[in-house]
Amino acid sequence: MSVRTRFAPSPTGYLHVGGARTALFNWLFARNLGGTFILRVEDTDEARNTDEAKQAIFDGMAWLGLDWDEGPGKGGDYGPYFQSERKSIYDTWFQKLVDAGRVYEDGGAWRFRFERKPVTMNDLVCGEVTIDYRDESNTPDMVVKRSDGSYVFHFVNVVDDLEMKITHVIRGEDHLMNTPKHLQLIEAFGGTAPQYAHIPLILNPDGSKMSKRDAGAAVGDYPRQGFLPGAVVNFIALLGWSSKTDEEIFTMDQLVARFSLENVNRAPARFDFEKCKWVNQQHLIPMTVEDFVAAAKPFVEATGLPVPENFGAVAAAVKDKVRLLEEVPAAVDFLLCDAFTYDPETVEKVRGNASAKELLASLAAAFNAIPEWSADAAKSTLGDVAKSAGAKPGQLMFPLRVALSGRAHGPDLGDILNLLGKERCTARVMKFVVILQPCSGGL
RNA sequence: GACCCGUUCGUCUAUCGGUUAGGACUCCAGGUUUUCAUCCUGGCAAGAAGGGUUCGACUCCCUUACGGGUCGCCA
Repeated sequence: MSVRTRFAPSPTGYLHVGGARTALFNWLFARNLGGTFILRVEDTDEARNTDEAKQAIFDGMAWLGLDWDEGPGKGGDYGPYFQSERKSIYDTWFQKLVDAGRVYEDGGAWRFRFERKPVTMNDLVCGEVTIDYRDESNTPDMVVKRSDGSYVFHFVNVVDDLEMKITHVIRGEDHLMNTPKHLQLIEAFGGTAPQYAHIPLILNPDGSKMSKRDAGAAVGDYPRQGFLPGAVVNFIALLGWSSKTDEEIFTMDQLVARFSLENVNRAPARFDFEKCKWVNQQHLIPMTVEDFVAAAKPFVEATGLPVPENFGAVAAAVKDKVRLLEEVPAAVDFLLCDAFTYDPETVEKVRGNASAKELLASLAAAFNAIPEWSADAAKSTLGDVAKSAGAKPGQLMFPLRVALSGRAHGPDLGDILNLLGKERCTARVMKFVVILQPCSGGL
């Protein structure tokens, strides 16, 4: 029997990382076993559903690379895949409950009568869990059909899982206590229950529940910050799942090959944004220069910085130095225009070097005299200037970096020299000599 | 409050009775790089607490504490 999993979001807000990870685990599980992954939109709450939210789910799934085999836009043998279009199916199943005498009217709504007995589930992650339904105070009979004739989540969710022949339900731990309700319904229908796997929730760094407003919660924010989809998938997979090895950077294909529910743990995980960024960098590094440049370009354009002919070379110079694509503009701005700022602390550091100003002054003159500019020529000139002053070349390289870029960190000095060219380098060194004047006050 | 799940470095985690409790992020130090970063090496840092069971417990059991979840005509 082939595996069938589903992701069943309700379009009432933006797709958040918790939901994305639920979708991911269902997707990985199905792909790992050659099964079928289904997307079903649970849009029964008309008051809260929005088209934007629906689109956010589709967009988010597409961005993450989680394609579905059956569902909206795809079709399938068990449609429709929007619950709002399945009313007649639900009516049929509801009638079974009526015929079996398992529902009774209460204030216009219909309640499902639970069997008063202990219900045990065998969760693939949580193990054997028993809830005692003899305790009615804790488990009142649930409404399955509202007084307005619409059906509630528990009912439609169970009916659809049965109708769609779902074999494995992988969902957030917040549904663990709902499972006995679902099991009771399935039993009343005479159906076969799918296997359940309840995965731990994702928490904020401070341990509180992550909700839509929290940093990092909305999947839609990730592209804008310059995360790669593969990196986000990789990181959220690590929240609650482990390969049981020392490796933690994986491509989609590797995750598919390694995923199993046995390696999902039960404790909730906190979201560590720092590590998420690091994972992103690990995915940025193996990119080709062409891909990186193409990915970085929109971020630079968005800031209004000029994007010259040699932008590819500029972006390539910072390829392995940024964690997010969003960092690229600030990392290359001094290569794209002359109006960049000098970091006061770094300038102060250079000022502390007594001979720096003099050496840079000589260097500016020497640069200007270079007949054929190249990074090598410039470096060799730098070596000569340093040597004639009795200094080591290394002592001049940091001041030169600051003169050219205004900061302590950045691309390789050779790249900077090449990218900037003779005129700009000379001019910037001269300007920086002036900035170094103790009384100039001009930063 | 009742019920359920959980608890290893600050964070993500490995360990399925016997380990100097391992790895990763972060941070710090040193090395490489004539510069920055990468990289390499090293360092800081953990079994919530108390009882059992056992020759031996992070691992099994109980209690307590703490955290999370659920108790809707929301999903």
